[in-house]
Amino acid sequence: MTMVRQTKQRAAVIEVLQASRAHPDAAQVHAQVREKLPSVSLGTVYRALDALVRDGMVTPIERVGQATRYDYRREGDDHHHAVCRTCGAIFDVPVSSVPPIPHAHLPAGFQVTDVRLEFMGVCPSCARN
Amino acid sequence: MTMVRQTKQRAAVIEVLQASRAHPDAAQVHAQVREKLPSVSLGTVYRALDALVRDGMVTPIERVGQATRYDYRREGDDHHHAVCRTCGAIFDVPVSSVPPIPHAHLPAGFQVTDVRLEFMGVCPSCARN
DNA sequence: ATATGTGCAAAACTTTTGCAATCTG
DNA sequence: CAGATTGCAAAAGTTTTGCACATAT
Repeated sequence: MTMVRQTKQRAAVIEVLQASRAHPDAAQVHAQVREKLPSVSLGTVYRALDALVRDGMVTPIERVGQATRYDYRREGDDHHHAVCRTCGAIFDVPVSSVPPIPHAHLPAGFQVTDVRLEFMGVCPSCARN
Repeated sequence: MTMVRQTKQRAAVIEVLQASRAHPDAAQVHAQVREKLPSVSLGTVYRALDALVRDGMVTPIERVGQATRYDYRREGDDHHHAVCRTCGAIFDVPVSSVPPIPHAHLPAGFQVTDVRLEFMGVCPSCARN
């Protein structure tokens, strides 16, 4: 059995993610973590994030040519995203505001683990400029 | 006014995308383009793909730590995707098989240009192994 | 003509990894 | 202790860019 250990580095990564609603990327998490634990390396942050994604505690949000951003999944706060193509801002959209999406017409035998819904567009602030 | 020119390189990129249902990445498009036009560079392929994405003729599909893949949007073949986390295969899911998704509860003034829906999971072939 | 597009190669980034040293359970 | 984890630095991989030359309009 693989054993997962609790380390201060991982605790710090989780703490940073929990404290932020900005969907930070790995470098931003790293910077924040370093404020508490200056010696933590970026590699360690990546390894911690990978583990959290694997555990389902965090969801990655990808965009072309940009660093992956990480979304902490809070209990009872399941949500989708609205992504601004201009400034990159990511807004949460509660799942409760979208009708349930049936898994119909998928390839036979395809096992869904996660449904990602993203509204791509232009945020109010960017639309104004 | 900026003028967009038609070149054989871009025509070849479009041709490759139209001919494929495999959602190729930039390197794969490049390889295919080179079969016809051996001198085309990878940089040119990236520039062509960027332009097509900007025009809305192609949709990028991102995955953590993997190359962006490109989806040619055929007239009357609007679709979402089912992505296998294990082998990376991407399956098309017709939009007609999913109920319309209301743009409710988005940030006030957010202008939606595109709705992306991805079913993440394990494909039948990978589930078997 | 002239501004856009191309090829090449180098640079910029993001993410992953090998390894010796350190920790956790 | 044994094995998981870390820091460091190098490597791998993807995407972007500067520049001189070619080309579409």
